Amino acid sequence: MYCPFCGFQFENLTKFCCSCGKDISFVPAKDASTEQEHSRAKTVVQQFFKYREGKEAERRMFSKSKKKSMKTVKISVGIMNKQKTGMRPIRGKSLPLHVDPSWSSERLLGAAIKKLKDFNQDMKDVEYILLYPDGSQIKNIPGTDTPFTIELYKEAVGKSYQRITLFVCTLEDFLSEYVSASEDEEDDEVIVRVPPVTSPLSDTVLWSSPESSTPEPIRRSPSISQTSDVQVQCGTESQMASTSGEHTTSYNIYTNIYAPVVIDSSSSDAEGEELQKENCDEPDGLTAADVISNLALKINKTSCSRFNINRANVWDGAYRGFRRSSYSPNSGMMVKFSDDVGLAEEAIDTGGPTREFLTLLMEAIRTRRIFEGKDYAKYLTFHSKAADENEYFYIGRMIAVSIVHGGPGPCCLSPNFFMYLVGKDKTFEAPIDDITDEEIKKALLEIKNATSLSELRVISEKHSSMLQTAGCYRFMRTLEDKKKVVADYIQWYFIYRNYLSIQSFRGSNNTGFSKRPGTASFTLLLIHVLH
DNA sequence: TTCTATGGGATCTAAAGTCG
DNA sequence: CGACTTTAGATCCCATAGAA
Repeated sequence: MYCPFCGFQFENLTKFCCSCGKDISFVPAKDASTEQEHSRAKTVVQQFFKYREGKEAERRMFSKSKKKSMKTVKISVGIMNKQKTGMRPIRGKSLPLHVDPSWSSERLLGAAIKKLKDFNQDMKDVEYILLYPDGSQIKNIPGTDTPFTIELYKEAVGKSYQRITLFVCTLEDFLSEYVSASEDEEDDEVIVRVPPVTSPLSDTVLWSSPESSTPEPIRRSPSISQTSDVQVQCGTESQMASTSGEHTTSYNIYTNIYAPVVIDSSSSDAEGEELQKENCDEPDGLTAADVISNLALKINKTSCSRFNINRANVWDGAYRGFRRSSYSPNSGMMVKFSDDVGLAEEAIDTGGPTREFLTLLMEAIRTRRIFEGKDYAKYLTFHSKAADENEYFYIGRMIAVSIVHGGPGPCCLSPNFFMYLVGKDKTFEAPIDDITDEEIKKALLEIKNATSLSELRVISEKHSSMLQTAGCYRFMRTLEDKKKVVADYIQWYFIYRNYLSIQSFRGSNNTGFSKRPGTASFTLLLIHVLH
């Protein structure tokens, strides 16, 4: 005899199958008549199918009800505390937590604390805050102004719910971690993971003493219970943006944020007109204003890169700041100036010092060794020391950061060169006059001014080594060839000769800002700001 | 040594798409 | 419109690397 469920063969009829454990009391005895056996077997099969249908229906019912009622997912929550190396998870304290994907950070925090308190008797009865794995407080989706929900966070990090781990830590630990980071004056720049304090009414407020280096609103900002209160009182940039966002365009948000900036008094009027004109020409519908506002909105207000700048050597301080591995172009900037003897200026950066720093930095960049040429028609040139120190890359990055953070551009590059640099012009042209080497300039002028083919050939022969170096020495068939030779040489002189420098400079603009919408549009933006 | 994070494969489920 | 197929997402399990 066989079990109708699992097929296990058994000799003695029992009430339950010894293989699958199911009720088989309905299975007829072996010694029944053939006819009876046949009909009963039929019944058994019918019962089996009935049973299977019932199970199937049950399974479907379960799935449907699960879909409606069990709209929960499982994530992990752990505990962080302050250690020497910063905020670190406590090992062995992570617990799974069933949550609704639409929960906000406040609701999630409540559930996480309850779960952790249930399983950990040593949980203090104090105020906790919710943290991302990097130790920053959970309020918005990182890099955006979108309020946190588990669902959005899951999409942003691209992990499954099961792989998401969030942490709680005591408010005390979080604040002490921030204060110690702020007081760490050994390093010029630290990452501060709380919103920089800004006042909607003033650009610059007094820089408080080291003893009270944490401004009062920052102390309160991580408080969950006071979150909404803080938002009203502090009026951070992002909040300003979000509150005014309902009735303004993103560009208006940007201009509101950075309204006080004066890029270049001599060119700002013309720039505005050009900006408008160019906006209409933007082929993909995305204006430069949109691009810059999009980029500005991507700046992470919850983390700041701090720069200590000596006014006597702005370049040096900036260069060290941008070289740090911890520096991110997407972070906000907090600048603190000091004078020649190292005395700090008593001002907290809420925008004004940053813009002043960026203006001074752009002035410093104009005189760097990687540029050559006239004041407003400079070109990139190769400098081995600068290349060794990756100066091309960092200067490119500084320019991009300056523009996005509301500062000026260097306003010194040749228009032709810049159009080529940003990919607007595929071919490059420049006047011979821009060449700084007097001998080369003289030679090219001789070629250009040749009046006959024979004279051109003689001059070409005379400067053959120079032309061969640039790969444009050729046999002159007509007098018109002189234009081609001059153009080729200029292209080599400004572009191909400095190709690596240009690539490095360009590379900085491509990597400075992550997830930037449209490099082409960004280059258009650069054109606006630099000219 | 233990714990945690992560990658990859297998499996299941729901939603979307296709077809008669 | 219903049956069937395809696809994406979620989950489980195992192996592995790295941190504490």
